[in-house]
Amino acid sequence: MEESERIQKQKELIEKIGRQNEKEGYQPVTARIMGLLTVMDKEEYTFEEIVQEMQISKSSASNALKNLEIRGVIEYITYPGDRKRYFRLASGDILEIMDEIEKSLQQKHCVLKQIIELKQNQNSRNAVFLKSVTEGISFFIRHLDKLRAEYKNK
Amino acid sequence: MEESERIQKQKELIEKIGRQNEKEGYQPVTARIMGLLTVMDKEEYTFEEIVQEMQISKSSASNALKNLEIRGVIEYITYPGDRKRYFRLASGDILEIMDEIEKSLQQKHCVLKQIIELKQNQNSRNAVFLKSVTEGISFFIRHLDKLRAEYKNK
DNA sequence: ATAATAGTTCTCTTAATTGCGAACCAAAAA
DNA sequence: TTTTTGGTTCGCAATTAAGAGAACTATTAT
Repeated sequence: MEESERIQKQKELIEKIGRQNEKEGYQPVTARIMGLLTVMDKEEYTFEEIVQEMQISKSSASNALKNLEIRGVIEYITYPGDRKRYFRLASGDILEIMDEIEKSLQQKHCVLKQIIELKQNQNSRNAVFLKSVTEGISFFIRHLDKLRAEYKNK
Repeated sequence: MEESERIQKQKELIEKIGRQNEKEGYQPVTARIMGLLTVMDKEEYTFEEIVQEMQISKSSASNALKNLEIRGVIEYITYPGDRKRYFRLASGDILEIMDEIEKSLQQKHCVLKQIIELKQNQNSRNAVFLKSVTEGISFFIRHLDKLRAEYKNK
């Protein structure tokens, strides 16, 4: 693949990742900055470079970067004798990501239990269905722990 | 628990589920209809009943219900000699839900592979990190199949 | 044939979100 | 002390999305 073609494809991926992340609740500019910091060969951008690269205002950049940092998606580092911040992707590991998944499952499990508890007829169609889903989630969570252990010593 | 208190708690749950589903990309009214059809003791609502119950316009109801049906969240049934549709929660089983999860993971996996492929330096910080995530996802998908089998004959 | 029922579609308004620009602030440099 | 650099914050403008209402359609009942 030619150099220029590769760069072109990277830019397209930024856009694609941008749209994907918008669906996960990030706003357009924020989602695309995530893409930038993920796909480009340059992996550390200063505030000003991001403003330039994305053609956005300083305020948009400021807000987007703050948001991404709070969410733990990116981080910044500084170099001695240089006041600028260098933003880059935060590299949390997979075990942390699994924790996130488990937490969100726990939450769903909890809500489902509440719904079932409030059902008048415990044998109604929905009650039965929701119970089976709840059970399935429990099963999954139990095995997630095992999976995690297995992955760790691999 | 008293009857009235139980009903009250159900209404609150609808609201809670509504907010939760909004985060998954559903719009307010749509998310709350999901809640209604999930938590209430009455588990089949006609179009008109939903309009009444939720205090929304017919157009909102129509669009929301269409959306939920397309996404496979709800379904409707009819009774002979009755032109009305009776909407209720669709009871897909847990194995289908697992399929959904797997599909979305496959998608993420695919995008990650594309990003890595386009990296100039395969040993850069991000390339290495993204490879580890990709590997983690692969690992997970492989074990999902096993899990599914295990769940099936349980 | 006409009227009523059960919903759909289209257009418009309102409300919410997004991002910009200008003013501002703190730290470092001149 | 003043200026420059590297951002942040605030208020506004533009865009986008959500939902309402009215007109419309298809099926059934009269």
